[in-house]
Amino acid sequence: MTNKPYHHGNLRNSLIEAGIKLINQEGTRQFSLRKVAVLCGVSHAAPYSHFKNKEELLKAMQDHVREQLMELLENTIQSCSNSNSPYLLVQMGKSYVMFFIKNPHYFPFLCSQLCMEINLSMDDDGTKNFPPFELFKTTAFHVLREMGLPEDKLKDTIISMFATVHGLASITTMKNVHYDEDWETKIEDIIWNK
Amino acid sequence: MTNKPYHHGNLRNSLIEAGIKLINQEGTRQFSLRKVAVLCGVSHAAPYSHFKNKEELLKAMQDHVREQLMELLENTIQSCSNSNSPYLLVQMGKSYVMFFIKNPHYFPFLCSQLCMEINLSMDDDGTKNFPPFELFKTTAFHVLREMGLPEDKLKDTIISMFATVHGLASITTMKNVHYDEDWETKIEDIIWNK
DNA sequence: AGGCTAAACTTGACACTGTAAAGATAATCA
DNA sequence: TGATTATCTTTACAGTGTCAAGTTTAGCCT
Repeated sequence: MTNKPYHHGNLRNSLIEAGIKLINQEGTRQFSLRKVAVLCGVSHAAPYSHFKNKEELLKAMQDHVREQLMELLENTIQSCSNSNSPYLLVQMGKSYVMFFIKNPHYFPFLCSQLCMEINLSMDDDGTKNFPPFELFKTTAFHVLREMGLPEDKLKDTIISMFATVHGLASITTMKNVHYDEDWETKIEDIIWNK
Repeated sequence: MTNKPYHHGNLRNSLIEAGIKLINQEGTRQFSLRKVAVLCGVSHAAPYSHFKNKEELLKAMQDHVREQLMELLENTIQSCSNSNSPYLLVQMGKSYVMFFIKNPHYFPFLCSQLCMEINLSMDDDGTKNFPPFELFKTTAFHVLREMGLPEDKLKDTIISMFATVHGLASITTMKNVHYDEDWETKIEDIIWNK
């Protein structure tokens, strides 16, 4: 019927989107290059015109998802009236956790120890760092200083706060967890509890 | 030379041990049934005499590693003089994190969202639960009550504490993290910071 | 002791994976 | 227009999980 053109036209982006959709539906484990190719109506080797290998496509997909998360966190900062209040940090934490609760497969996909790089050393050297953590770190530095937290406690406090939020995301995206309660406020309580 | 007997004799356990060694050296991604079979000097289909499929072997391996972690946590409880002190919880947290720092590949392997079941609902129903969390929960309930923490804050506090420790394990087992500092005491500080 | 049964293992096959090489098509640019 | 080059297809191969059928042997029963 529809005479498919030989050239797809927008294959690179299509592969990224189809790949993410696949992760969302079947999880990281079920992901395969050939499935994604089929989803895009293209031969199994076509992806190699746009990505060096499977790993490179996965990285591009992670970039895309990570950017969504970054947008969410930046919006959270924007829409917070008082940018010096500790309330902002709680809101960022809530956004972070809710992002993964809404798409549980994103967590192991985006935060797999294999590829994730995180820099806890607080010095702002040029070391590559997980952007959401970098953003949280910068914001928290500002907020906590304004609150009058002693300088020598800043670093540990920030790591501790991020660990709590990140761990909460890890735990709430597991198998047996059910979201029958009002998680939005629940998460807020748990983070405040610090 | 050495005429291998047709029957391995202890294949089930050998597969589990060889599998764990493989995870430790090459990571979860590189794990394969056939590699483990070769490591045990046995044909590629031999594992199917002892495990229904790959997934079942992985589960048995996880059981084994999880038991190691449980032993460590139980020892930590035993060797703590004052079993009512919040210091005990910090020590448990430290043991938890150090366990994974010493074997980074264990974290994604043992805590992969795919198979891990965790029950945050605090009610002691018969629901399957991640044993290390169950142990931490029980201990923390006791300790925090003794400390006089109000009853309605117990649940959130325990989840928050475990999230911090678990998140810290997640973060410290990532790619770019270097352990040039004295992590043993560092981790202690971060947990105390709560 | 001798033989039967069932467990433990091997062999061979199949479908599915990632990836490389070589060829086909079509868009772009001189 | 014609050549170049990016994009896609086809074919091929090694590695994977899994199953079915055959082989070996341990252990039990009479």
